[in-house]
Amino acid sequence: MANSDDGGEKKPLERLGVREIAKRVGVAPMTVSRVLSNPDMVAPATRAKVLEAIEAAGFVPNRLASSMKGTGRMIGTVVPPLINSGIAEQVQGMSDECQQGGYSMLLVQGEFTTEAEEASIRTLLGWRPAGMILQSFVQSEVARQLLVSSGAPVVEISEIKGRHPIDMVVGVSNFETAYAMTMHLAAKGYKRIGFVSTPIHGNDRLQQRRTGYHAALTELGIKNHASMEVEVPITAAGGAQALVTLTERHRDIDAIFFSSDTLAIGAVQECHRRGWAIPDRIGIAGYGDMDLAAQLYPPLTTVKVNRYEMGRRAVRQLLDRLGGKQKLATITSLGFEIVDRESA
Amino acid sequence: MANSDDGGEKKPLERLGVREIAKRVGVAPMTVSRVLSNPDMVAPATRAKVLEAIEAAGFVPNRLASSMKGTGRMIGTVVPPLINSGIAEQVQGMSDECQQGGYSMLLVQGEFTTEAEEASIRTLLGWRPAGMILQSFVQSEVARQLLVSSGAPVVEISEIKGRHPIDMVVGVSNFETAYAMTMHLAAKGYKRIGFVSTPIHGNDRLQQRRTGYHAALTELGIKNHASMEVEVPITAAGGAQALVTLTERHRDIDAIFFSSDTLAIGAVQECHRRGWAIPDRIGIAGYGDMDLAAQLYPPLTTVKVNRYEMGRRAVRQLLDRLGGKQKLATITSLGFEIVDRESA
DNA sequence: ATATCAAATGGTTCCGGTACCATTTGCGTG
DNA sequence: CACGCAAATGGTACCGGAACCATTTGATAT
Repeated sequence: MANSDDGGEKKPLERLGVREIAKRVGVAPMTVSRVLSNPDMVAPATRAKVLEAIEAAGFVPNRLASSMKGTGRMIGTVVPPLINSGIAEQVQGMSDECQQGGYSMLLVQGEFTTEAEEASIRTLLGWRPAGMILQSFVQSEVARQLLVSSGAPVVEISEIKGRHPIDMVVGVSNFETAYAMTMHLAAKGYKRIGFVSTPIHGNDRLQQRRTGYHAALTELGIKNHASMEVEVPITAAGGAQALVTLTERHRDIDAIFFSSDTLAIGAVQECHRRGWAIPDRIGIAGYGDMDLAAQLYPPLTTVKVNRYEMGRRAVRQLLDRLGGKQKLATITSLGFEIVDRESA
Repeated sequence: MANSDDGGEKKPLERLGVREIAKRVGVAPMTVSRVLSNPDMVAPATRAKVLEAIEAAGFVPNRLASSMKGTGRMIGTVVPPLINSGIAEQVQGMSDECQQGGYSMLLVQGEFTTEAEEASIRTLLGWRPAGMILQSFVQSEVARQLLVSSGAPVVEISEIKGRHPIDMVVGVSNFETAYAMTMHLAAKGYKRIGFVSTPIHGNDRLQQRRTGYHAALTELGIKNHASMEVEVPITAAGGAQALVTLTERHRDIDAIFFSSDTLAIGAVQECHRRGWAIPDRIGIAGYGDMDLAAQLYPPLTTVKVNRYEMGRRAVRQLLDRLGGKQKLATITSLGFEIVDRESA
């Protein structure tokens, strides 16, 4: 019985395909393929035999081949560094939803330069993904062209009010969130509200947030002063620095709205170092509702955007389109929440 | 000139291949392929013409086809949820190194059950990656078999002392880190040191950390007491709870070693709520050196493991093997650092 | 019993880059 | 001038799942 092809022989994965399985069961390759993707088209008895052979052989269908025929189940995504903010949560949401939908996720890191952006898109397109999700996307014209001509559906996760989206968009209105927080602070009695953000230039989100802050002040009958605003690097140390700068400029500032929790947390630590009471000496508000915002002392008042949900929704949007459920280039605005804690 | 094939015509990406480019330039498909992967084998003049045509047509080579011929440049990875701890950093490191090496990264979320683990591995293998990186891997026998028979190199990121690795391993010795921190606390004068971790069962890392803590106590001539240890969920609230539990059990506890910064931070917040001075009333040490550990008040003494570097090294290991530079099943141990701040 | 039709299954070809081997070109040397 | 040799290039088959169409089977209707 040496070397007999007994139907259960283990071959290395490389030599195993639908043809081999088919031969062992005594059916056509096509039948095996159907068991994999349209099981209902195969008679239960046949299906059982095929599945058994697949199991016995340890056969793992080659998804590359499927993809080449346009039935691939991969979605590609370009995201900013995972280290900051809620990007990790968002990726988690995307990943979970992908997995639930039976898709795999190819992750490419995006940079903020035009060339890097183009390179990322090219890398993605090289794998002919069924769909793509782009985050913090600058939209160079070449990249744009490339994406459109690929014919694959695209979801951009970004500021809702961004210019001419490529296809679908999922995001929040940063204008509204910042407007709402500013009004919230005013409602709590603060009169002199500063604004701190990371560098705004070229960043839709931050522009919208500042605009929302301005709009709220104007509506409150408060004049905007550039000296009430600072830009610092996105670190806790930056937040601490901003607190110092603003309070030295204006001793009567009674609240500061930070465009990121990381900054706000840095500022809170700085207050501790100085022995300033929060919120009595100064009110602190953040943006993002990081895990730690709630555990901080005092707990941080902040804007909560559910990044995890944003990731999920982006993928859902894509899968709905791929499943034919949704034909239109939708724009989905997710809600947000002002989390009122004790820091302001 | 209507419908003329002028050599610069834009077709949808789906219809463009090496054959089409070859036709436009007037060379064989093989020559185009060579320009893409072995440019040196093609005469400079020919190469230039081909590149020009590629540029003009917006041709993006199909990597799926390359992969099918075994020359693919994709690495697959299974990682735990990105939301906790330093996983995000690690993924960042892997991603950066992949991109630098010209590889793409397929990201699959792993769960801790045997079935989910197997499913993740199957998903990965379906894409026939050139190599794989596995994190927090339980190693069910089936999954193991699957991986070995795939023939692709595998790097596990895990506790160094884990049982029978599949292939290569990158990680730190959790025993040594915990041992070192415990000795460090003792050297600072603490006599009664508690230990708090997330659930240990089935987790190599945490087991090793506890064992390291025990070894240090024994060496110090201190008897281990189970009542000096608690397990809590991996949240800041869990850390706060653990602090309460331990100090109620033993009023004379003077330091607690938390197996995660998240826990330690929760405990620090709890101390603030109770008005306990750190480190006078109690010393707090963490593990991980999260971004916030340094900004906390007081700054957190902790164990720093460079997760970003771990991710990079894992990929490097893989690419070295793929490039034929390294044939052996290496085990790489990364160093660590006791970051001595003010909380203990 | 025979026509009708749906369900089940088979045969073939294609997707696109590349390994393998064959062929051509160009140049230096005896 | 013929030969040898290397560089450059071409032709073809292949990886493996799936679309497409053809064919067979079995059950129901008339």
